[in-house]
Amino acid sequence: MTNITGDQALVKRINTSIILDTIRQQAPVSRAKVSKLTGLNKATVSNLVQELCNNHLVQEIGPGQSSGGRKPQLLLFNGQAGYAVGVELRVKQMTAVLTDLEGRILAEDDTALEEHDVQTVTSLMVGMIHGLMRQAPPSPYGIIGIGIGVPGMVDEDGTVLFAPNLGWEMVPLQLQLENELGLPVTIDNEANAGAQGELRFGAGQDARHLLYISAGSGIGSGIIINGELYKGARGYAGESGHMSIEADGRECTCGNRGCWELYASEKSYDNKNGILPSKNTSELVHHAELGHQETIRHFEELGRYLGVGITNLVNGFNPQSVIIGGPLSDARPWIEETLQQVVAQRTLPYHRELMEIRFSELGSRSTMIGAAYSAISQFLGPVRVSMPTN
Amino acid sequence: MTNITGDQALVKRINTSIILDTIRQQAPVSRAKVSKLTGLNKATVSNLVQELCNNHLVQEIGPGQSSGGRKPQLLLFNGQAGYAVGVELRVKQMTAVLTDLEGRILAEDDTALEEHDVQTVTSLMVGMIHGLMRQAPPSPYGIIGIGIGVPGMVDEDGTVLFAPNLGWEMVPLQLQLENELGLPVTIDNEANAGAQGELRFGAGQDARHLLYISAGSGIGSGIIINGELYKGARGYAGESGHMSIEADGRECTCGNRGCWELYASEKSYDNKNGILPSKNTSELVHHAELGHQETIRHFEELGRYLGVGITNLVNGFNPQSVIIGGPLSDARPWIEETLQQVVAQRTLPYHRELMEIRFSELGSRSTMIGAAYSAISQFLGPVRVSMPTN
DNA sequence: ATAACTTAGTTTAACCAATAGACAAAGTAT
DNA sequence: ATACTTTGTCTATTGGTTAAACTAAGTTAT
Repeated sequence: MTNITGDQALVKRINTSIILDTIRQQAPVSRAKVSKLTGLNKATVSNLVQELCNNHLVQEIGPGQSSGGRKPQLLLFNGQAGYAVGVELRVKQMTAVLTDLEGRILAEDDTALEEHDVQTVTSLMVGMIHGLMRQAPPSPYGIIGIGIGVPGMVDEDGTVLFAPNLGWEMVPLQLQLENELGLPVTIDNEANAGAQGELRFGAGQDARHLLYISAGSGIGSGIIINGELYKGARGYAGESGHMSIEADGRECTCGNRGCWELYASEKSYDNKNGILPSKNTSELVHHAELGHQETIRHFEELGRYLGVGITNLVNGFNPQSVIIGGPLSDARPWIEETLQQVVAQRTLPYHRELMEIRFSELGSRSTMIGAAYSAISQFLGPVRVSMPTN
Repeated sequence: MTNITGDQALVKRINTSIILDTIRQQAPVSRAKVSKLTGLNKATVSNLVQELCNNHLVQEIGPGQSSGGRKPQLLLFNGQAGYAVGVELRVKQMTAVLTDLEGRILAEDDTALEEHDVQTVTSLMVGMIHGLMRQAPPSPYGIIGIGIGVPGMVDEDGTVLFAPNLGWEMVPLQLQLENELGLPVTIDNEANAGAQGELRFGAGQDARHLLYISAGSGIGSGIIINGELYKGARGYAGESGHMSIEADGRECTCGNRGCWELYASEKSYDNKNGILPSKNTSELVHHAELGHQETIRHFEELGRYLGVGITNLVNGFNPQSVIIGGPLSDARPWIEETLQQVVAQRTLPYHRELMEIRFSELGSRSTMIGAAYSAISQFLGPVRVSMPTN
């Protein structure tokens, strides 16, 4: 219960954060306009912008158009003040990006994964990270941190509690990587990182409450509430794939029955032995492109089940938008129609208003970019003040 | 995007709020201990406590035990500085309480409802409120506000958008009552108010992330995240009763199929024509007490379905505790065992750890008390500062 | 071209909340 | 009686925001 107390340093952090956010979102923008947008005094803005410039986080790029008086000096957020590395650990592959502070990708790398023992994976990972770090241009802050997205549950300390597809249990990944790299490391669940990626740099940039559905070998969800990732009491929120949509349906390995991901993820391929020509989504997409009827029918059914689960989440959460990502989003042409139909039919009318279902804009990169953003976010240190109205 | 900016007034509000919360929770407590608990300087605590005393929100109740030095002057939150009225509007009944600022009930009133037209209901409500207001003892602030819990969806402006069981649509209840009463009025969904009641004064007082399930004629849920009610993008979050647990199950009036509340609320009685001796929960409870086998079997099945839905919510939300309230909680002796069994079997193991399922402590009063708390909360004006770590 | 007006950004002095540290008050332990 | 503890207040200082005056640099009307 150690609350943050108020003092002048906190005030300064809050206002600096507000100003930096405003410049990031409205750039290019003048001090005067920042003052009007934020309600902060012109002098306050001038002083804090001065400091941000000294810290290389903001740059003046010269005068803009006059609107009947002195020309404004335009400000930009300096996305090149430092760089971050974002990694996505998948079952058969590991991918990573080098990004600037605005999430722009400068370099990319990937490698196949055959073994999953912790030692092999982490040393491979450290190698990739070092490789990307070397490609970062010179900058005031250099590499500011590393973010990792993993297919499993992660607790607050960055320990991977359980990642069934990797066979991992209780792996203190953050601690280990921080020791080896000497840099701040953040570990996130794959869907949570993806949600962050789409929220900040993809399809969800205007949403306060957002649901990201990552459909692949299972289904995970990332829940954004009030512009921030909701992690739950112990960090395990978002295991929506194990929501039962058939109370007495098939048994799932998790102990539940009729889990959503048995019907609406790649796990659904397992029941179609002999009917489907493959158990691999990209191969199936290829078959669908060639007009293979059974495959197309299966994707449509999968879209219907996706819609059933999304309806449940929308009715409970009332998000502003739902973003669908993960490998299965490649099958969009065949799943989208039934999905949208089911949601339109089944969702409560008031929830449907102003709610949008979109597909990922960052595609297969959303998790990496979101992981990088976790590191960036920690570096920039956001502060928010809320005055609940209830 | 009008953010709250930082200045000294904000600092003072934050610290005052922290101190008042500390006194409320730890009372009786000395200034010195508040200083230690909060990390605030002794002088700061002294000054702000002085102001709180002047505002009648805190009282000094004399010296406590010495622990080897000067005796501490003990402080109490003055729950009698003002009073609030909380109302629960049900389909066949309206109930209301007069509470002090600590949620203690001073007076209670209820009346049967036969008609549901807005005029009749509001004038009846205003009458009840006035009756309770007259019973409030003299106090520095008098009646500080009114809270109402209604069985339907409410938007941010306190307009009841849709309350099917009352036949209401787009009723600007808050506006209307504020005009008639000349006092601040807050309107909340019944389950949301219940969640607040249990969180502040009932079974959920130590939880940051909490799920309140109100099971009665339907199922509603109240979602508490970070100690605050989550209302969703437009205020409609928590319609969990319309989560499908049978993808191709019975049609629901909402447009969905297999909705949870068809199986786990009083709506389940409708499919048991001729088997159940009644369609009224309190009568059925009576039959069960007398050993009526069909009724007992039905409650057990209902408990099982409650467990199925709760499992879904727990897997997605990872709350610290789940609290079950509403009329159906009267059937606890027959539903609890199957419910707990199902949840224990089906929930993901990590979610289950440290998670508790409890029944309402405030019983049929949780909504009223929670509604009153909404008014109290607005009066005391909480402020929270968060520094997300992601 | 010149005066009047606008807009951008800085400087100045005032204000005010938190803080450290000294201090007063009131107890206990030896 | 003396030394020590703990509680709470007082005082001077620090450091942030702010309003208002001011400087800088443009546009518009006559």
